[in-house]
Amino acid sequence: MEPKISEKAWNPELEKKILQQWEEDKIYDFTPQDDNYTIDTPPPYPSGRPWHIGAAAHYSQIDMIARTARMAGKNVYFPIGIDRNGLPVELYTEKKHKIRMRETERGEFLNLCREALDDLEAEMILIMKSLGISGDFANYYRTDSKEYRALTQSTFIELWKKGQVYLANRPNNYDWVSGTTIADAEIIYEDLATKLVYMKFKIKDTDQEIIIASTRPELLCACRTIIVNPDDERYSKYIGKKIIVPITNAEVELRTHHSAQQEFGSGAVMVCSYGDQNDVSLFRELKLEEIVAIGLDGRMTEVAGEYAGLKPKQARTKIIEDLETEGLLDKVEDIVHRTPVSERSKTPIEIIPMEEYYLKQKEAVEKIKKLGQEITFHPSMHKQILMNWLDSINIDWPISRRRYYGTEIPIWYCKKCSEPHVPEPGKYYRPWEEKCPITNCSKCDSTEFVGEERTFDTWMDSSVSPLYISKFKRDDEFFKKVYPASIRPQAKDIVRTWLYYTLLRCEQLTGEKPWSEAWIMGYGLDEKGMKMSKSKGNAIDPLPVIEKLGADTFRFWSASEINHGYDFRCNEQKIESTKKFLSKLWNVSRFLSSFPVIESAKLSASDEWILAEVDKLVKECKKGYEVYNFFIPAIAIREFTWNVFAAHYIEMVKARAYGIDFSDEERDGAIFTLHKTLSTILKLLAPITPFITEHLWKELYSKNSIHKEKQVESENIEDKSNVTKEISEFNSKVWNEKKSQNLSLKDSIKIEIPKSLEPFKKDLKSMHNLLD
RNA sequence: GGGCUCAUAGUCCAGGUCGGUUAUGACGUCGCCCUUACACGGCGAAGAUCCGGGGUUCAAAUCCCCGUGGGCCCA
Repeated sequence: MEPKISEKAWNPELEKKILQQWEEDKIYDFTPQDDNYTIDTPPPYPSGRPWHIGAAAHYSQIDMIARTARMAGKNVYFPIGIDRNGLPVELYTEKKHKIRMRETERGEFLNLCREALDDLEAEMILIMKSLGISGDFANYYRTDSKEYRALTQSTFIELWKKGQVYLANRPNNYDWVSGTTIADAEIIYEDLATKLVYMKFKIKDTDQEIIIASTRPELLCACRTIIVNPDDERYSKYIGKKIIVPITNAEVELRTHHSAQQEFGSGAVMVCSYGDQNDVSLFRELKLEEIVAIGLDGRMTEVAGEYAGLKPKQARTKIIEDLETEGLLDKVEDIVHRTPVSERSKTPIEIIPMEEYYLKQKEAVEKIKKLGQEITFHPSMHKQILMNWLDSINIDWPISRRRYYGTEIPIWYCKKCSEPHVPEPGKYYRPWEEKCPITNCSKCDSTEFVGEERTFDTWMDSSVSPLYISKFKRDDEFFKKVYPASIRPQAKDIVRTWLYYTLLRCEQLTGEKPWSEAWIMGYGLDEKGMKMSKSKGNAIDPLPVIEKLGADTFRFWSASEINHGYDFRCNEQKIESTKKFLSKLWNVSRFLSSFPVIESAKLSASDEWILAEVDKLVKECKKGYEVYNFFIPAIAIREFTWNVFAAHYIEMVKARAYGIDFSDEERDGAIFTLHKTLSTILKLLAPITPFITEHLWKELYSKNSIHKEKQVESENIEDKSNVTKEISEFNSKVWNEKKSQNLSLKDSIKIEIPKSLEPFKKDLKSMHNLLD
């Protein structure tokens, strides 16, 4: 009997053909019905956000969600998008062409960015496709398309009209390298080496002095007060006294405030506009008048006197020298300081008062909390990330950015009276180069306007993804059918940004939650357990791995190694060793391909036993698939296929299946059961390894795709795992006995079969060549 | 400083809700074996004071408390 499958091992090259077939047959096409399963797929950012092996694993798993849902009988809408707005591509373009954004004509710069994105996007699509992602590539969207940006702008205009947007001059986080304001969510903290400078401040009309330690001596010119802790007895005699600021000789008052820590430095703290967030709140609380010491160019302003024009770091060095010369320097310590830096440019941020647009969010916190409670999180523990973030929100969301490659803020200002005007929603506007669509100023009737030059924070775009994919305001019928979406899969690190902002915006615009489930994945870590990222240089490129080992191997690794929601370590060798399981599956199938597929048969005890084990496996897999945790089915299927089905059952029934010394009826029972078991394994595995299961399915069972099949349901067969244990113990006993007697496995031996295994006697005898 | 989370063989990981055999499986290592699906295999072996300390209990990897260390997030 020749096996129908002749090749000895799974060849990943076959994946390309299968992919092509899927595309030709359009098997993943979506037509909206009354009930749909919509996935709010994260649109990856080409180049900027890390697109490494962890991300590839992430998208593989998102695809498993889609396939699981499809096999559960759902009508799955799995859109694919590419996120193309934002700073990373601007930095990339500046570097690639050795140009500066602000010194390049805006239109030209945007074109260069677009070209760069096109290249990077092509590679990204290639990776996603070769991973076997079953998304809607034919209609993939871009967040910088006219349609998408028109949506971002329309939603802004709507919120503007509702009074949710306002302009305010506030201390802002400013990234002077990128030349833009950034949101709190875009700040990360890094331990940086710096100098803690102890300075001598004279007390007015006395010859006494106090020591004040600061990491920002260059802000002396912006110092407005000195605070000490009310419990700090060292300074109680100076409270209310005037203190002379060194270098500037300005006079400030010494007062008490609980935020001054007695242990830090000398216990006395200078409050300047603005050294850190604490300064900001103190200025507000004590109603101090701010002094702008650092300008938008990241350099000291004229208030810094002779230090004007220097960068803060240069000014700091010079001031330390000058303090020393004038004998006002006590000492300098080298310390490591937790410094807020821009997540994108990695430079320490400055806090500078600027006029920016804000979207109201503070008053929405309670509503969003409630909405969050209604959403099922997988795993549930990650809901806490959202709740913690909601608790820490204390300012509105600054949404304007002084950048080019983003969605333009659709506002024109009257040249005469500066009144802002927003156009009608529905179109994509570019105020920096287009004429104002409004003819007369509503306030002064003037006809001349000037366009806003700023763009939106990219989360303004990303946060409407559920609205874009559901064709909000573009196709009402479609929208009604697919919104709210079913699930938002995403990574853990952007819960406080993407997930939160989406909740906020969709609630503001639709009054509804954007999805009913959120599926949160952990980070890809390197072999040492550190978070993988491009900037750290520890990222592994997924493409060579996939090309070498095939997508299924990679996907099975991702399912079997990543317990859902937890961080996972990536190791190339580990991925490679996963391939063995696919080989095993292949060879089991190859063996079975020697036998015809039988519709029904009379079953023997062994057959009933393995089918009970199969049923147990079906139940176990269902447990995992129900919560989209692929770790559970992957481990269970591997364990069953390898260590139960192949190791024991197949060995037991091999002779029977060949019909050697067995009746036709007995033979058919074995063949039927072998195929029933394998076809079940293939279906259970289909969402995880779609290629090999498709290939084997078509070779053995059907002309039609396995991905059109419904998932196997449990038949509620009684658990027989105690039999499994006895069988494997008996088999081990025989193997060990033969070994100790130096017998070959095919040699005959005399070993008593235990009473409990009596029903399996004939199979066991033929398996081990047992003598009576 | 606060929060989330983790700690089990050389490596990765299961078990933990609901305490109870000999602590699961994989990778790796070492031995033996070509046995008509598979040497990308089979069989077997070695390898774990379940992070430390205390408590509850007849019984703790599991529950409680206190530490220590890692990762991530926030201030």
